[in-house]
Amino acid sequence: MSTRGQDPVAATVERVVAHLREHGHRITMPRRAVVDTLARAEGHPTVEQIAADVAERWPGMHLTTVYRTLETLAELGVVTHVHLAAGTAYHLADPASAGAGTHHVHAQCRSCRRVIDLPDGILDGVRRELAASEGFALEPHHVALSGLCRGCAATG
Amino acid sequence: MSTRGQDPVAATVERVVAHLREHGHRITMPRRAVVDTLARAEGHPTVEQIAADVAERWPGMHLTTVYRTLETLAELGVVTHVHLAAGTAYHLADPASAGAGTHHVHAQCRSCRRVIDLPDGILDGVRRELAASEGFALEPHHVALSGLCRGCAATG
DNA sequence: TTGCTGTTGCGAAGGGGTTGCAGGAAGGCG
DNA sequence: CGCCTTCCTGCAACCCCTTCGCAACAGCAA
Repeated sequence: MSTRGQDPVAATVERVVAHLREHGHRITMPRRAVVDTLARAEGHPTVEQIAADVAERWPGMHLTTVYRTLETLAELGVVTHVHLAAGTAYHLADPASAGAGTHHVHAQCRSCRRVIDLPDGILDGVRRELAASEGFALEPHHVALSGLCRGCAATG
Repeated sequence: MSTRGQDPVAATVERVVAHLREHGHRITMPRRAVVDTLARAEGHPTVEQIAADVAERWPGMHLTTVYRTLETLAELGVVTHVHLAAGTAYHLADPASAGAGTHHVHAQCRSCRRVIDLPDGILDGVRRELAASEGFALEPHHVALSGLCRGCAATG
């Protein structure tokens, strides 16, 4: 609660807002709301979860608006998405990489649906192998790997 | 066209039919139709493609039936599916593995949507690594990897 | 051949996401 | 400061894919 570094969420929102403005987009409350929610979010919320979260603080905001806002933010590279076995999850792009595309790799538990982040280089070996043998340019961050997390593997 | 090895498609259909019968399921024309289509299919058709293909030879077959048939075949382990970035693809399980679960790994080109098969062990290293570091039990065959195939990587 | 029971076809409903349109607000400009 | 243009939002209808309920049909065993 000191002066510097105060409220990282607000700082993130301002950063994104500035980015929007620079690219000729208008700053509206719904957009702030979505960015704010993403900045606060832990993990990788789906559109549905984002909308629910937004609705708690800014009631009346329409689901359509969430979709369109995410689309706009994605075009700017501010937001990244991952395809899960069911649905798509969104999260703010790594601030440091600001458009450089330093995403991380994701894995999703098919039982509890939780998403975990993996070190970025974990698929490097496979990527090289695929490039050499198949000429396939793997994009490791676009789709989540599937499996069972520690907890679910133990229980189930 | 000799006596032995004649029409591998028919042979596959008969094998699956026998499997169905063994498990107390009835042999119907729609089921033969779906299996036949899958046996003929190159690649990894979606429900839509399967239905279209079936409709050409057995007009009047309802889409619902395709879904239900695939579901039945999947329960028997005769059919496997992969989640793609958009949609789900079905294919006959590896005959040799007949229920043993020896699936292969898939990768999908995000540009041309083609699916390519990869050697089963290509993710073994990653699987071991994830198991050790995260306790995550990777299931390599359940979701397709994403990237660009040789052709699209060159063109685009 | 007869009868039981699993399957099919159909219509309708459900869920998720997208699109078109008219009103409303952001922000540039006078 | 206030107007005006343009973009954005809210709403509702729509579309696509999948599943469900029900009545009729057809395997297959006896």
